[in-house]
Amino acid sequence: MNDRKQHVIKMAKQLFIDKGYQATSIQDILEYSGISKGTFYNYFTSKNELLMAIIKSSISEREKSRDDLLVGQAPSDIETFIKQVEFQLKLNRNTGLLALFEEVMVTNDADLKHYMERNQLNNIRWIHSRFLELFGDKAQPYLYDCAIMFLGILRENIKFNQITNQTNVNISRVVRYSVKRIENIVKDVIESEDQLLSPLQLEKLIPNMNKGNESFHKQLHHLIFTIKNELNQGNNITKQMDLLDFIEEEFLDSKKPRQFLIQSALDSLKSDEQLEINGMFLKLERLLKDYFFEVESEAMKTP
Amino acid sequence: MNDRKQHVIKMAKQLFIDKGYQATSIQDILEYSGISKGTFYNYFTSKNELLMAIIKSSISEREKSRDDLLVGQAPSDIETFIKQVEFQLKLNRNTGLLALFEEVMVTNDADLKHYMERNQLNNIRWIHSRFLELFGDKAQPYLYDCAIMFLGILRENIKFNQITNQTNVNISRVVRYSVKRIENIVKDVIESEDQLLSPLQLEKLIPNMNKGNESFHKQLHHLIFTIKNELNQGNNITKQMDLLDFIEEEFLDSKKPRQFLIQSALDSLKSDEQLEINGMFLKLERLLKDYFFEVESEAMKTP
DNA sequence: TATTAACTTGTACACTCAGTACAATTTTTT
DNA sequence: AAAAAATTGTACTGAGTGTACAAGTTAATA
Repeated sequence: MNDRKQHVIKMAKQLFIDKGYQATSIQDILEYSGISKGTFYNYFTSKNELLMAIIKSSISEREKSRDDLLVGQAPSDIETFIKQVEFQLKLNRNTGLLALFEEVMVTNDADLKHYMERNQLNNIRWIHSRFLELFGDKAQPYLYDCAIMFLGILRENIKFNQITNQTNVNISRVVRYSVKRIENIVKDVIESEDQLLSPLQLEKLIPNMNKGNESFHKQLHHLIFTIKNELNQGNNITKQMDLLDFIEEEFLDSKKPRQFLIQSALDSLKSDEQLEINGMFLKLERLLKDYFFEVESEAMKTP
Repeated sequence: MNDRKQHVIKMAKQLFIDKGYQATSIQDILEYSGISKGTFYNYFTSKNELLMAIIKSSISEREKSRDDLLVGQAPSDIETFIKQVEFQLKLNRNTGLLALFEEVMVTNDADLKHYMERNQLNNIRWIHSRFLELFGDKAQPYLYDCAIMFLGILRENIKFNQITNQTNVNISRVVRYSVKRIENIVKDVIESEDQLLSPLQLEKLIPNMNKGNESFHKQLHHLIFTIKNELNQGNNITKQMDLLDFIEEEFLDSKKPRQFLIQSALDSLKSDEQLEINGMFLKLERLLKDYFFEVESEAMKTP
C-alpha cells in the first residue's frame, strides 16, 4: 500500500481516537494529514471506508501480537491467558481505541455493522479456543457460554472501574478478578450441566479461518447453482450465466482469486434486479466479502 | 405538559426506534407528527433535548412498573427478581428501545453522556439493593461487584442469543440462566473474600434519591463557600457574590427551588471566566443539574 | 531528455442536515 | 372584540459529505 495513504490512515486514526469518529470532519483529516480533498477521495471512497481500513489494521495488529505472546508458552497455563487478555486491553486503552470501537459498534452503516459483528464473534472464538486449552474437553459443551460471559464480566468490570477511579484503572487486577470468577462459573456449569447456547449454533456463525476450506466452496457452488436455476426462468440470461460461471471457476482454479474481477462481475450482476428477488444475490455478495475478509486478515498476520 | 408536545414526543420516539437517532432528521419528525419547524423549536431547543425527554420518560416509566412488580411480594424471593428483570428486558426489546439506548450511550454530547452514565449507575444501584435483599448482609461487601457482573453476563448473553437465533430470543431462559450463574458467583466471592470495587467508592458516585437530603445541602454549601473564597482574591465580585448567595438561599428556603432562576443565575456566573479556573463552576453546575434531575424523576414516578 | 502516464491539487458545486429569525396567520384567553 | 399566545411557513446561515474536473506536479519510460 501507498506510503502516503498509510500516512493518512495514521493521522486519521489519531484524530478519530482523540475526537471521535462523528466529531472528526473530513476537512480536519485533510488539514491534519496535509492532503487535498481530491486525493482523499482517490484513496477512499468515503469516510466510512477509511474507518474500516483503520479498524481492520488495528484489529489484525492486536490479534497478531496477542497470538505472538503464546509461542513458547504452555497453552494450558492460565497465567499466559491472563497476560494475553491484559495485553490486548492495554493496547486498546492506551491508544484510546476502545471508545472508538464502541462508537463504531452502533453505526448505521450496514457493512460496518456486519464487520464489527464478525469481529465480535471472532473474539468469542478466540476466548473459546483458549478456554478449551485451559479447561479441557470435559468443559467443552459449555465453553461458548463461558466465553460470552467472560467477555461480559470483563467489559462491565472495566467500565465501572473506569467510572469510579477515572484515572489509572488497574487492568491487571480486573483481569485476574474476572478470570477467577469465570473459573468458578466453568465448574458450576459443568456440575449443573447447564447450557444456554449450543456450540453448533454458534459455530455456524463463526467465521472459519481455514483458507481454501471445503465448506466455502460447497456454499459457493450451492449458491451459484441455485441462482442459475432461478435465472433459467427468465430470458436474456447468457451474460449472467457466464458471469456466474466465471466467478465459480475463478475460485476453483486460482489460489489467489482476483478480487477486482470478482467485484466487477458482482457489480454487473447487481444491475440485474431479478437476482434480488429472493435475496440470492445479497447472500452471494456477503459470502464473497467474507471470503476476502478472511484472506486479507490472514495475509496481515503473516508478514 | 402540553398535549401536542406529548404527541410529538411519542411520534419522535417511534421514529428513533424504527430508524435510529442519527438517521432520523428533524424534517422526518415534523412530517410524521404534523407540526412546523417553528413549533418544534418552541418545544425543544434541539434534537438532543427531545431525545433526552424521550429517554427520561421511558426510563422512569420502566422503573415505575418494575418497582410496582415488587409490591405484595417477598423481596427475598428470587422469582420476583427474575420477573422484574424479565419484565424490564421485554419492555425494552418489544419497543426496540434497547438499540436506541445503545446508540445514545456513545454520543458525543457531554450532557447526554453524563445522563446515561448516571442512569447506568442507577441500574447498578437497583440490582445491588435487590441483591442485598436476596443474598443478605453477609454478602454485602461484594454485592456491587456482583451487580456489575450480573449486568455484564445478562447483556452479553442476550446479545449473542440475538445474534444466533435472530428472532424470538427466549428472554426468560436467558435471565434464569444468568441468575443461576450470579448466585454461584456470590457464593464464590463470599468464600474467597475477593472484592474488586469497595462499596464506598461506588456509593460516592451513585445518585442519592432522598429528596431534601442532607448531603446535597452540605455539598452545595461547601462548594459555594469555596467559590466565594476563590473570588475574594479578585475584584468586581459583588454581583457574583450576590448570585451565589441567592442560589444557596433558594435551595435552603424553598421546597421547590425555581429552576429557571437558578439557571439564569448560573448563566450569569458562567459569563465570568474566573470561576472556570479551578473547575469550580463546572462542579456547581453539575451538582445542581443532578439535583433537578432527581426531583424531576421522582415527580414522574408519583403521578 | 522529452513525452507520457499517473498522481495530486484546488476549487466550485450539489445536496443534506441542524438550527435561527421573523413576519404572517390562527387559536385561545380575557 | 381586543389582546395574547401559539403556530405556521419560509428563507437563511453554516457545517458537513461527497462529486467533477481542469490545471498542475511528479514519476516512469522510451
